[in-house]
Amino acid sequence: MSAIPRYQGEDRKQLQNTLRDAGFRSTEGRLALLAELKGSHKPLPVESLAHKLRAHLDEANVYRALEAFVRTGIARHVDLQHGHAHYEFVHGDDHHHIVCTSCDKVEDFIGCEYDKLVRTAMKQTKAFSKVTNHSVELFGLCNSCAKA
Amino acid sequence: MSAIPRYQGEDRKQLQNTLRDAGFRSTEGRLALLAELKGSHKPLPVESLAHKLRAHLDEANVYRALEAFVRTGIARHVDLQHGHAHYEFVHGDDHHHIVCTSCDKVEDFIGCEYDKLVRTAMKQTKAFSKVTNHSVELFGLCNSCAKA
DNA sequence: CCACTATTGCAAATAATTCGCATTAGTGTA
DNA sequence: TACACTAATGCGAATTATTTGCAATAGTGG
Repeated sequence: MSAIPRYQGEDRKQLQNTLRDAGFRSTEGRLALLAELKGSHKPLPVESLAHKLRAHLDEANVYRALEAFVRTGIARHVDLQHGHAHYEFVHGDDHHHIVCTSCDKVEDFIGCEYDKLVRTAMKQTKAFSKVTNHSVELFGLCNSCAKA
Repeated sequence: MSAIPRYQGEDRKQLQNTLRDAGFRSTEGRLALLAELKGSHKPLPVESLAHKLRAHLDEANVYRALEAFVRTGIARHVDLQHGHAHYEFVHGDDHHHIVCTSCDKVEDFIGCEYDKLVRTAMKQTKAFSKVTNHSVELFGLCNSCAKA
């Protein structure tokens, strides 16, 4: 009867605080989910999260937790045009993605000039006055796929 | 036994050419689909397209046709974060969308500074050298939802 | 330690999208 | 205009993605 291992990273306390500050309880499941998200350098699909976390959280609850995380700004939904949602931890850096449409390579970049973008858009609409969120993605072929 | 009406807009010939130029046959179904897309000022969900076109094209074939349209650049896939895909006709203007996260209002805006965006991203990656596509969307509350 | 309720597991429902295959209907050519 | 070739279609079923219900479990504050 081996116990389910707890998440043991050195930042366990930090992750717990992140959860509590957002108004959640610090459960093993959400802690593990948050650790996965935070430890990844690219947005992750629900399926892969659910698979890695199967000892901690079942798929339906991965969806529920992710929805909650997005609602409070801990995580962000990303559309990589793969036919299913991807999620990533929100660091403070407002980065965006460049995605290979052939393999699944993803890299980050910064510099979407958000403020300017919002100002530009605001000049053109009468129906909106506040932007809370944005998405910017570039799609192309990575160098290795471009050769093939 | 009333026949299924053909699409009769004055640009029927033009739409036919669009299809043929892209290498497709000019069928009633795809003609009607293209007319719907072209006539809409906002991206449309598959469900609504399939419903409007039910006399011409069933849902599975709406998906097939849209996929083909996207592949050749006639149409574009748009993610409005509504949980299902939206599609729009590709006019030449490289516009983007500002979306109300409460109701489903969508407006267009132009000016994402695409070239600059690509240059910025290219400076930061070694793995990519060509961008074929991009998406830029802003999310917020429209004025009427902001009040409520 | 207790009470309260957020979170979870599990199973089932619903929504979104894709696939298989026999049939139909554009298109180019004779 | 007729014919052959194959893209496009209808329809049903399969798959994949996501949501929901509910009883049981486990954090949290007192």
